[in-house]
Amino acid sequence: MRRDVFQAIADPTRRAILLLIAAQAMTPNALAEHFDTTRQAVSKHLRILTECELVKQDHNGREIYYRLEVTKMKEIDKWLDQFRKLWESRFNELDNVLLTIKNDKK
Amino acid sequence: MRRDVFQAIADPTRRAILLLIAAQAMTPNALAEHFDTTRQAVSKHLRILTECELVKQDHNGREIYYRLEVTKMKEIDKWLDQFRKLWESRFNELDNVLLTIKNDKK
DNA sequence: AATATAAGCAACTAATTGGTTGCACAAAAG
DNA sequence: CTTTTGTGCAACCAATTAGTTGCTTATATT
Repeated sequence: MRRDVFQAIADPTRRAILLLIAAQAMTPNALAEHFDTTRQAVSKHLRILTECELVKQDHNGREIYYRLEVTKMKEIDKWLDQFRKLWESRFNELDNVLLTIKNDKK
Repeated sequence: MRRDVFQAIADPTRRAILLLIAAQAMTPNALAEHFDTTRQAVSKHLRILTECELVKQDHNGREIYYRLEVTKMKEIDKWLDQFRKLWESRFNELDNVLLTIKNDKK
């Protein structure tokens, strides 16, 4: 099972779920009300999000509250870090041109 | 065609391509050498990356150099911004507990 | 104890995905 | 002008995905 964070956030419904529970932990039923699908479909998304540890469960009787696991979200941020220097540099465009020219000479 | 940035970076090969061309613009052939697949497969990935505007082409004779479009990468960063405040706050964990309790009372 | 509610799991299905091979076309090299 | 090289595109295929319906289990409610 290839459950990585990037594959998890690829689905728009899952991104919406993450946003919702970021504001407030919710049960599958409560979440399902926000979408045009069945509760089972939402449940499946939650399973995927749980498997890659983007969300955690808080059991409360027969209800299960899903909450965002912020730590895992940082993983995406960490990946972005590799590119961040590129857009923080105002010479970004120029760099690319120079690299292309250099490559041409070979 | 549902070509959004998140779906594009879901594939590990595409993420690797982005990293490679971030360092230096490259042709499909040059890129394919880095992977265990055919040139056509890489070409397909490049098409997807082009469609969602994560990469741009620089034509040079019959060669096509693909370079990273940093602007589009910022879109992911912008999405992350919605969550960033959560992990920048040291009270994050506590917040979630309080929100859950609040929800219980209803 | 009987019923209603919350949630997970399994089987099935349609659509999408990542890969392949084969072909077409344009530009460079002989 | 013919051949080689770089690339894109289409057709096909196996695997995965997102969704469905139906069932089971566990906790509340009456």
